[in-house]
Amino acid sequence: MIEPRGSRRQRNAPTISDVAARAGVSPMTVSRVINGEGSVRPSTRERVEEAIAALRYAPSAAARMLAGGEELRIGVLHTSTSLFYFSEFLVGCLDQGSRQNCQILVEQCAEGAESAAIGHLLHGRIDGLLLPPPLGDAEKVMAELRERDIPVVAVSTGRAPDWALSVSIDDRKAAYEMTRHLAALGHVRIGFISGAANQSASRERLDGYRGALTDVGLEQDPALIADGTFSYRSGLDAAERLLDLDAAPTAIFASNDDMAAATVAVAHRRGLDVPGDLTVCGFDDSALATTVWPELTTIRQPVGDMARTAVDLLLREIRQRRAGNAGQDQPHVVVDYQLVRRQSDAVPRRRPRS
Amino acid sequence: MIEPRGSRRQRNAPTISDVAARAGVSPMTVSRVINGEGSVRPSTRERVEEAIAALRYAPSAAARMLAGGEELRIGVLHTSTSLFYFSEFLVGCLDQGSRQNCQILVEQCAEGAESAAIGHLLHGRIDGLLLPPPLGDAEKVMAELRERDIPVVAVSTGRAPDWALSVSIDDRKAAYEMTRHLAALGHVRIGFISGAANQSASRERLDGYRGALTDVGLEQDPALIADGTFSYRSGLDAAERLLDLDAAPTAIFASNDDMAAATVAVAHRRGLDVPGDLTVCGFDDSALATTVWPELTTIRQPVGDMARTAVDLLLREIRQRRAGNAGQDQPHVVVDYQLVRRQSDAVPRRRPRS
DNA sequence: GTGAAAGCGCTAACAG
DNA sequence: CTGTTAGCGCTTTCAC
Repeated sequence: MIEPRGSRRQRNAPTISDVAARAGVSPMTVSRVINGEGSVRPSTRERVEEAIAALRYAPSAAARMLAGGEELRIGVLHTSTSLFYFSEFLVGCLDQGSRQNCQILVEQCAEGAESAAIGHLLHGRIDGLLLPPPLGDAEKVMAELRERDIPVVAVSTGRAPDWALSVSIDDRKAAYEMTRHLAALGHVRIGFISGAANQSASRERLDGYRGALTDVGLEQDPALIADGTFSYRSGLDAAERLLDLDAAPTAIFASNDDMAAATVAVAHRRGLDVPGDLTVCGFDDSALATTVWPELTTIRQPVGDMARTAVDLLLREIRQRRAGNAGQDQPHVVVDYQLVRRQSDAVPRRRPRS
Repeated sequence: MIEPRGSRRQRNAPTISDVAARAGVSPMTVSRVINGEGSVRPSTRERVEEAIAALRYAPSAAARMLAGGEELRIGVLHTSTSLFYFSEFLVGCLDQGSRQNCQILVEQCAEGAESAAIGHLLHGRIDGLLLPPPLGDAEKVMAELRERDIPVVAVSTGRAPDWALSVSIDDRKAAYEMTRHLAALGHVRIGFISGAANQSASRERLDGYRGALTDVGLEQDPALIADGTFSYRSGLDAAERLLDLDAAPTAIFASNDDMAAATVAVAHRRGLDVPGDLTVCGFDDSALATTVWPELTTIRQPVGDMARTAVDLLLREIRQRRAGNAGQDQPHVVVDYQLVRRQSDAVPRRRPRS
């Protein structure tokens, strides 16, 4: 004689069966309604929806995954750099992840320890990987990933390899537009601080700057280009160099906000007013851009949206691979940037540095 | 005659049964090994672990949740402020969340729109809520949460209400220690920039500063205390005020890194060397502290660890409530801070501001 | 258009 | 210390 054991349910949340009972249909029908399948009579659907609302029913993600046989997990690998960028990125990933019912595993890695981190992530049964900068440009990392044949999307990388997916803005065009904006303001000597040499976006931005100068008919003075590495510290040095010039620029366009903020600091230290005596523009629109004073005119990368897009792209790829289909139609998506004007740019003084 | 249907498995990942078969035990034993239960003979455990390694087995989170009857979801509500802090916080939450097999829902909210955000979060079947600053001090938010009787942990709040849980450092003691450090260096006139009046941590830090001055036998000059709001902008103004004083301080202790960075900027603008002419210290050790130059001597809040602790605390509370038990033994946990010395503090000049 | 049965991978409860 | 059984909440497959 076997006594039926009691339910093991611990949560008091309503289940699909509760809804079914209340609506007077089978659980299967409820499932169909939830998933928006067409083959349900409108009147039935309505009854089910009423029941759902009344019970405040929400489907269990765990059960769906299990039953649906689709347990998606994607990894995010990042180095400690650019925390500003990363936070926005992460929020976007999570948001889209929960919407798409997929788990996000975050792995921080030190420089040089990427391989171990990748191993650790893969060990956690990752189905795909998201690479915020600067990892998408790290050749060793990319090579290893390619070897392992795992779907990867490189984000904010100027030039992603063909075999990988990518989401980015048009860095070249954005820098081009900013430079033209500066020229339109009346600036003739426009300084540029470049980014880290090992990131392809740096090159794109420099190209954009150069292209605009050419198109606008402004002189290309190599002295007006100072090398930076994207760090605040490097921005300090680069700005000093630029402002030490005999014919110093009246505007400086830095390849990111950190270096632009550093440029503002240097200008202030020299008693120059920003933007009165010197226009300073950045790139990225990170938290720093609105932290410093004056707030920076910069190029906004919609990092949160890019993250969401990256998640979607990756998920689609994973599903396609599972289904045995070929790759994506559009593996490289380019999203729109925005030039946002704040308080750090202005028309140049009539007699610069009088 | 019913033909048994084939397996519906879609993933090729190994399951607990695969491991069990390979190790020659039952799935239950494997489960015990995975969950670190003691009651398994060492030799058996070893065989199982070998099989796990060989198959590269990783348990399915979905199945565990479902079977364990525990589907935990916790929310993180945040405003747009202090992105620096938030990103570290979030990474900590996620990390612990995946370790504890619980989902994290992040909800951003504008000021004044907290109520809607809470509603949205609760609608997503949240079992508990994490509140990074400054939300833990927002009375309206806390009142609403209390009303709804949902487990809450306030993080980095100086003084959390009794009914809530909290994780924080001892802000008062940290500020006390920093101030004493400055005094020990030989500074006599130590300026202080306070934080936002509506955050309890601000008060704690001010108290710590005052207490140290008293204990060390230094004069309490109200003019040396400038009000700030934690923003960079407010730090700019406060620093100007402090340095305009006839008897200006030789050291300024700002209640957070943003304002300390602003102080450095003001000092530089006035031609003062940091730390040569002016010592500047911050609080938090956010990304900003190591972004600016010189890098800031500051109080390190282990935000990532605090987030992990907060997740654990919340989960424990949720489980206790479900089990119908009383609250936690230790609802308010205080974690250790650290005074980290970098390049922004030094012994005062013999003849200050000569 | 709707329902019944079976099973996703795991663990709680109970038995040995 | 280890195994058996049943069931978590949902969806797939097949039958009507």
